[in-house]
Amino acid sequence: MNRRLTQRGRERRQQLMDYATVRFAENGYHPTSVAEIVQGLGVGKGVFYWYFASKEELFLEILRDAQLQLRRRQEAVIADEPDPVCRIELGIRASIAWFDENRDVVKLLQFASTEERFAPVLRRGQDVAVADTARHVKEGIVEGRIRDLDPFVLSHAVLGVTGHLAREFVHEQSQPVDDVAEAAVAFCLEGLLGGK
Amino acid sequence: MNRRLTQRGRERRQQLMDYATVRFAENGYHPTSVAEIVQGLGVGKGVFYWYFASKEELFLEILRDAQLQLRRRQEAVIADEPDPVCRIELGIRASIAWFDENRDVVKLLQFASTEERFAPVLRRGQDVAVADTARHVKEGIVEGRIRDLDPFVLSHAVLGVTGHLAREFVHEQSQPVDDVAEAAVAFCLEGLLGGK
DNA sequence: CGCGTTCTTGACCGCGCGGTCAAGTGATCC
DNA sequence: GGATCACTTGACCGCGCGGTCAAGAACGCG
Repeated sequence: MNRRLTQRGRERRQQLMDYATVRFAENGYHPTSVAEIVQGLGVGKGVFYWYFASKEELFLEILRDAQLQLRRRQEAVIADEPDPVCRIELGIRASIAWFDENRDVVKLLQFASTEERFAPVLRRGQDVAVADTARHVKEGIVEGRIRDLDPFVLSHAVLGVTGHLAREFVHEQSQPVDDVAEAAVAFCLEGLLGGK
Repeated sequence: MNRRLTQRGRERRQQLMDYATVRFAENGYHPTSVAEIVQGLGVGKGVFYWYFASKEELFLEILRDAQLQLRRRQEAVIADEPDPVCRIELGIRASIAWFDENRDVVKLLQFASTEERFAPVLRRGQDVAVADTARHVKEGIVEGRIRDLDPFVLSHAVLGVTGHLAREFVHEQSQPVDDVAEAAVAFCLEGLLGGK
């Protein structure tokens, strides 16, 4: 489905992706039909299949897009911070901010990880994110500032805390993003017992 | 669907739930048809609708069952441990062990949380689990052994770490349960920086 | 304007879904 | 034996799905 698109075309395509994201998040991927999507946009069914080869491909496109965005966001924030521990902290904050601004997409990512068909796409993205974090963790360990445990385990732990707290307190309970980010950072850095 | 069931009937019912769990986990809830389930068991379609009012109700039944099991498991392990921090630790270990033994169900719980229709059932279960952990956390705070942060936030953080590490290292990477549990406990108690 | 390309329409297709039900089978109890 | 109840069968139903396509509209460029 590599069509040459005009500006107008690119906008339609984006419109489809945006609207589908909302419906998928609200209703679930499978229960949302292609007919529903095009009707919601007030266009014919052919429009959908002009821009996407299938419903599945549209979904994959949404997933790829989302992961790219998140990654860019993190890189931008972290770029000129030399201290590894601060990098980790900034990464956590950036992630939670992005989760806040992209609730629908977060839901889709979560769903995708439960279907064999979509999981592989996610894995690549997650592996990259983990490898990134792990790099900073390693530096921190070398500097003797982070506990000498497996960097990948620690990275995943950070990821787990961040994702779960964002979903629970930002999405479900609508608490202030900054407070949640603060709590996530506090827990990741010093756990239940740590700190003075 | 409150039928009076004989022993034979109860076994069939369980058989349906078990097999459906496997198929749902492997294939996804929506993509798995009722026809597929009954064919896999070599029985007629009527059998399914004798025991369950609908595909959705079967799924809800599976979810309820799973949550009940997990809760029982945790309670059994924790019952006669007086120390709150040890209780938290035992809870983490019990959860990871259960996640290990019930991979399929874990997948279903994760999927369920992404569908508006199933999420409510999960929330109740999760709220109970969190409230439980929060009780121990509060005790720990009172004793001055746990940092004075919001107990619910801390509980959710523990939940997030536990779930994520179990999925990643036990389910995906098939690492030894005990090692993963050890890492989860280490991270939850002392975070990235903590330790001596 | 004319012509090629990009985009849009919506009726249509075949399929497989969730769910139904009349008919039948097999235990169990009196 | 026969009545009752628990269970099983599988053909069947209507529907709405993902996807197709012949036809045409709108755009853009010379």
